[in-house]
Amino acid sequence: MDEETRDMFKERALIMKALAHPTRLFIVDRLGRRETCVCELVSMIGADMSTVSKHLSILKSAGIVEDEKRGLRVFYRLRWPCVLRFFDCIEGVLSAAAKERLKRYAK
Amino acid sequence: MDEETRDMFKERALIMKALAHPTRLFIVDRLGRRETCVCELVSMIGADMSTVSKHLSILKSAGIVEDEKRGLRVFYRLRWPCVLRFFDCIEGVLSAAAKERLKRYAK
DNA sequence: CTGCTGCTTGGCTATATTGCCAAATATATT
DNA sequence: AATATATTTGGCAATATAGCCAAGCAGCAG
Repeated sequence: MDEETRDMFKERALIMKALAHPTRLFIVDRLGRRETCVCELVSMIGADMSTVSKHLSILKSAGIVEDEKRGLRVFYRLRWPCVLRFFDCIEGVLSAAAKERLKRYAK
Repeated sequence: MDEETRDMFKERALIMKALAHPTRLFIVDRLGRRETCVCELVSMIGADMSTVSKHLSILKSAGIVEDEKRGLRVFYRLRWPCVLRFFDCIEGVLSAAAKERLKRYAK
């Protein structure tokens, strides 16, 4: 594998890493419905606001979300709704895993 | 967010985490073309075989790939080709990021 | 049985990620 | 100007991840 190819996969991995956390997946799912301010996300997630803010900044620097300040609040929006389609595929993987667990217990 | 929802996103994140590494994305890309033995992946990746094997076991326990032993070799296959479609979306995000970098330099 | 090949596992260190608190910043209100 | 609110940033300790080496295991050849 040459260096260019390596770099390409490293960049792709940065995007995937940004999505590879339960809280950030939740945020993406939420922002897929409508833009939301940090305060509202915090109350839904139940973590420290600083924690949520850092998750948002990870998503933002990956280019997945964008923000807009209006008054005191900062609203976040999903820039790439295509990431929502990941969920469908993932549900397939998960339901297959669940089926296999059932099979194993049946034995 | 209730515990059930939290667990759902935690499970989804496990799948995403399995994909959030350059080497594992490379493997998925490769397996999307044809099943491949560990030895061949090792020679393409250029890391220690034990390292590649561990990456494969992460993908396997996430349910993304499956393996089959034939003789001395173990062949890995992609179980969920839908993950390949992630790449298209990711390329969109990346090319937008590249465009923004260009804009910034032009200023 | 012995040795070889392909692969996996255990163990270890180096590095990265997470989440909280405290402090800093920005905008609105009084 | 002082205060309150919404958010971000710095710093730190706890935890998780990565990759190498060495050791173990399974299948085949002699």
